[in-house]
Amino acid sequence: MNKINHPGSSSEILVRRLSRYASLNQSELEVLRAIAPLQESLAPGSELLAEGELMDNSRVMLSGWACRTRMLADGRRQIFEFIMPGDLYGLCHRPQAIALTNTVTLTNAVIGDASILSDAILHKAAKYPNLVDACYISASYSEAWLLNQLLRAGRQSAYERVAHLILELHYRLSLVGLANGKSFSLPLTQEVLADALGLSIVHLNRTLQQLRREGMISFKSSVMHLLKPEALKEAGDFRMPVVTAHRQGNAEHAA
Amino acid sequence: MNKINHPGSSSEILVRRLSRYASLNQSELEVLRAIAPLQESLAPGSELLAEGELMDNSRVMLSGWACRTRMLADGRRQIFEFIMPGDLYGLCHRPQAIALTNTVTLTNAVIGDASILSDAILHKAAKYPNLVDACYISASYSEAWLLNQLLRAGRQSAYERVAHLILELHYRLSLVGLANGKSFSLPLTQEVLADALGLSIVHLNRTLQQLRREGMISFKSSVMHLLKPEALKEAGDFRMPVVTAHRQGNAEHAA
DNA sequence: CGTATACTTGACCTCCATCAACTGTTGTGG
DNA sequence: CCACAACAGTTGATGGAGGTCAAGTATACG
Repeated sequence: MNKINHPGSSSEILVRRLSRYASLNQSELEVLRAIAPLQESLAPGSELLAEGELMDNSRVMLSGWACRTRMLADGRRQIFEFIMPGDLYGLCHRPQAIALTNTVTLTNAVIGDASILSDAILHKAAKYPNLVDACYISASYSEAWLLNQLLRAGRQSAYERVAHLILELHYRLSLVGLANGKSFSLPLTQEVLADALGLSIVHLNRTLQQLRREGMISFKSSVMHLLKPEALKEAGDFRMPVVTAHRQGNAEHAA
Repeated sequence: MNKINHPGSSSEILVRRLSRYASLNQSELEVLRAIAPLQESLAPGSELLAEGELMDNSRVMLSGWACRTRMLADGRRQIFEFIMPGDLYGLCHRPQAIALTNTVTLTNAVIGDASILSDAILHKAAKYPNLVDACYISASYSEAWLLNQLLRAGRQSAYERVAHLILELHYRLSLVGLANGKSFSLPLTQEVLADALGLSIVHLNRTLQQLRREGMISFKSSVMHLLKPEALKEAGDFRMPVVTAHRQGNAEHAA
């Protein structure tokens, strides 16, 4: 069923992503293309990084989804951030940094070893200026998604949150070319979506039903379709983040 | 009333803070001590940085409080992060970065121009290694506070949120020596606290009442007192963040 | 003093959580 | 190829946490 794993497990996705942020030269592209998958494929629920663990090597998500998460003592879980194909994680600009959250796969996932990349930007920054730029811009986007999460959880209703998140995911996927126009593959369970949005599973389900009933979305067998993108944008008060003054990544955001 | 402004408007607070994170040498201390207040004092509600604005110079909060915030179209406001004395803001490790949130003062505030510092760590990193370290650790803490905000808003009850936030603020202030044992100055209105916690003013008020009734805290004329820190910690499920493998800043956290 | 702002309290109601049962849907092994 | 777990999604009933509206009381400030 999961077609994601098929053509997508190469580092091309990273190339596509970082090229959005800065125009990379030949030697920079070579660095990215040297990134290889670490192993066949990880099962859902695999721990990529544990809270409290030293972050001593950086990785790329080549295919599949993961998330950064933390649990309360009684088992309630908050998902902080989704990690999707093309996303970097575990890359910190300082030695001895410790992971503040757990990072766990949500689907089958192929991980790439990005230590070549982190090496390049941390120790050979002068040689790879655009790569450095692109990685920083990537980090800025991460912060933007985190802020969006907080805005949703803190100040939006369930209905608004869901609309807002759907648009954000669509936008992020379109940045790496993983959105087909107004639809995209969203291989997450409702439980996961609920934990990201700070809602109960039941109420998330009802909210999705409502959006379907109103003809805003269709969401079946892991494919999300935006039927009324403009109305969704209105309902969720979604705005695309602007993180840098130069070369904004313009996603294919048709009306 | 606000004693904060009196002895505290020098860059000593930054020295105290960054020294927690790394042991600074003489020339590094000199950099910090060269930081001077920008102007007399800003009034509450002054905009320090606007969303969408280029972040071209870094600043330090020398005295007073500010916050990073964003508003929804209909006026609902979410406060993402508090900026308290000794905190850096507007410092980004890349040129052309754009602010993702508004930054606004919440009290009278004295700001220091930290461009000497950002210059040192961005362009003369080799000469100021511990300063670089300390600033990165500082940034890691910022992320930790942001994650805490999200955990609270997403998965905790009002009662838990308030307890958790109070402990976090106490911890942060004790890191810069602004906590007197179990009490600290908290010059924020309930509206501000509510906007940070994703609660209504009325409900925040009732929750504070409850904590008072139970003898957990006292909070009067901007002074917060932790009467039962252990019980609060239990109620809010608060844990101190661990962001680096070396030289953790150990706050004076007596039982 | 008087006015604006912050805080407090009561009444009411709604949004969302919880509990529980039921219905697909996947995937596995007989 | 079917049986049956195991899991994901759906639906109903119910209650409670927290929002909203409104009015009141402190507190600060000019």
